[in-house]
Amino acid sequence: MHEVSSGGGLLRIGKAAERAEVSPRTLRWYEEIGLLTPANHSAGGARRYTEEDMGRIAHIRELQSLLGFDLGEIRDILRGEDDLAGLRHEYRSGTDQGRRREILLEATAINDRLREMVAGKQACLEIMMSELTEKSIRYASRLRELD
Amino acid sequence: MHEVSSGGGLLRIGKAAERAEVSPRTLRWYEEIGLLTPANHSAGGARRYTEEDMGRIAHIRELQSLLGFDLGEIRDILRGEDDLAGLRHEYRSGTDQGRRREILLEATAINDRLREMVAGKQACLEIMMSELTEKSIRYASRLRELD
DNA sequence: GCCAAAGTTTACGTCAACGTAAGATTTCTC
DNA sequence: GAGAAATCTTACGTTGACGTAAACTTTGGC
Repeated sequence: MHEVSSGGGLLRIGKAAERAEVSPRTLRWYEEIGLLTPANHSAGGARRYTEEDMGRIAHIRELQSLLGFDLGEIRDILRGEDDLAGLRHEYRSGTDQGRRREILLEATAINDRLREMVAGKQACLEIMMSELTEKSIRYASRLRELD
Repeated sequence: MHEVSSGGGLLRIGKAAERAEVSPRTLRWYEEIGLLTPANHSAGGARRYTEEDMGRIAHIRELQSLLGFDLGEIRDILRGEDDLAGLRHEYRSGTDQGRRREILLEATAINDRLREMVAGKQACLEIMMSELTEKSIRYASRLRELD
């Protein structure tokens, strides 16, 4: 029961950490603070990570390094997405239209919040980039003047 | 001597911190680790921040929050830029053309490194954004289907 | 010249995000 | 089935970036 056997494609913590370029300790830490509970455990209690888990790790890393969220904020974001997954299930099992609309609207709201954050970062980076480019142009023209 | 008097437009640490939206402790910390030495001190030893200092603080904050550098990396980056400022002085005092070219090339190199980092972040953010947008479109079309 | 407000140094406290060490278990290989 | 390698839990250590408290000095307005 419960796919425990000889790890059908599942990764043990060592390989999972290696592939995600983090330490095993980091994965245990994510679990401890409720960020990532590996879907599977061996009979003896060893963690087994699915491909979905690996995607989640990548997602966490992205939110952390690209957007600068701390792990608490990331937990909240993922909770939102997890709730959505639950709702998605409810959605599929064909509830009434009103409920479906509700679910979709909430999903859209969560998505929009993230998009705004990304857009904000992008705007800042564009300003920064244009300043750097301006400098670069000045340097280049100075160099041309030297001939 | 040395513009110490009644603070000609210079900011004391409280106002400087307020304007930069950081704490006084943070400014002292920056000084302690060699990130920002205020250009001026009062006779009694109080820090006075110039407008240039304020710009530097903003720059530090940008590198920290936008690009995710830690203060050690930022110190190195600023050191590079400071060296450049020195070179700029040497540049202005009219050395030979070969030296000028050297200086400009180094400036360009430093600038390019930063631009690459910013471009890297931008690329990642664009991917992220397109994923989010894709999701958003799916949600929207689902919503339309409900009518 | 006085006094409250702001600043100074020195030093210990804190919080997140892990690192690291120890000792007991499990798993894999042969 | 035996031993090495990987994992487990538990728990204390570390690092960066400040926060905070204490005791003392400067500064600026009256």
